[in-house]
Amino acid sequence: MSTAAHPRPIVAIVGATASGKTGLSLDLATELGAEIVNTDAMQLYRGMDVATAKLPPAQRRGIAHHLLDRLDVTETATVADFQGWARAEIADIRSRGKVPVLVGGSALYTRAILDRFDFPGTDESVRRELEAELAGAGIEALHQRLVDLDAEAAAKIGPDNARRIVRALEVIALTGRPYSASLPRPTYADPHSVQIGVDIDRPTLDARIATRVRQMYDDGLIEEVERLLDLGLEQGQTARRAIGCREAVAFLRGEIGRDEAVVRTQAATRRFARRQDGWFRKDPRVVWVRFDDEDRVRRALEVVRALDRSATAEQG
RNA sequence: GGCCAGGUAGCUCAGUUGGUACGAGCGACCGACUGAAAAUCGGUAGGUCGGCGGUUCGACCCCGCCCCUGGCCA
Repeated sequence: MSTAAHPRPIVAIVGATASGKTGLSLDLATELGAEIVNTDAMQLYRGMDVATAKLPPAQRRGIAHHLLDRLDVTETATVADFQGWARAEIADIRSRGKVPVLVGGSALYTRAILDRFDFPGTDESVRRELEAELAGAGIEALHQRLVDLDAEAAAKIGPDNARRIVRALEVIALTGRPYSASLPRPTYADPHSVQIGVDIDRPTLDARIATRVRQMYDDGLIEEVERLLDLGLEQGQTARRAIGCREAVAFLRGEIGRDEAVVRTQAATRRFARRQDGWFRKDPRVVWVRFDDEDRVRRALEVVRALDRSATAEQG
């Protein structure tokens, strides 16, 4: 089955935004001779650099970075597409005998890659119909339908979550089977995987977020968003929802002042960081390393090597 | 110095013609989460209603004085 004596591990660096994932990933990749795979939904977008704190090429230390700048701002990002791209990318990196290091803050994307995770299909016309119904008949009608078809999913999703009600009905229409509204227990698709979480306390994280956001505005976030608007940002479905873009657009429309835009972006980023943290915290497989631990790179390396050893032991 | 408006949850504000604050949005905290996930949705905790006195059976709402904020006039 496995041809290599030492199957290359898959390493994922997870954690909240601004926790220091990027720095750790570069150090770790240097030590491992690894290549980096982005797992951040918004960094997929070309031209969205300041807004996503994308690492400039000059700072990549010559390490290959994959899955950045893959979409135009008008295109819709989807987890299922991403799963396919990322898995192909990872297979390719490993086939060259190198270690893929996944870095990014999109928890669902990370899980879709690492875990056994199959998405039921999607269908444009079915979805369009549902969206139209939502706009016409209203959410109560759709929810009622879900109650009739799949009471369990309806109860779990709740009567006000239009997004997920639509998706549940779409899946039922497509598969003819009930929609599982619950996440499966996490299981690595490839057992030679590890997740290293960057652990940081909230006051420090909040301070870093405040600084980073201010810096983003100073670094030309507004101008970047102006450019993206010319490229059709508003016509897209996902890119426009990026934190920073929303606020910059509101500013450009004259709805809020610059200071207000900064404050709102900071608040939204903080909330986002909380949600990210929640995802990773509840995954017992994550090995945490303190953001300010002087030995964090060595500790992370140790985690990876322990996995290599156990893999070798399994074979011997 | 005078006049006007205002001081109610961390923030922005509703509100009771005197009878225990129905508060709301945002934030905070907790949680859900399978093709928009930096999305979407749920729950919880916060208030001696600017201060002191008075009227009243009873005041956050009435009266007086004081403090603070904003505006106008001198």
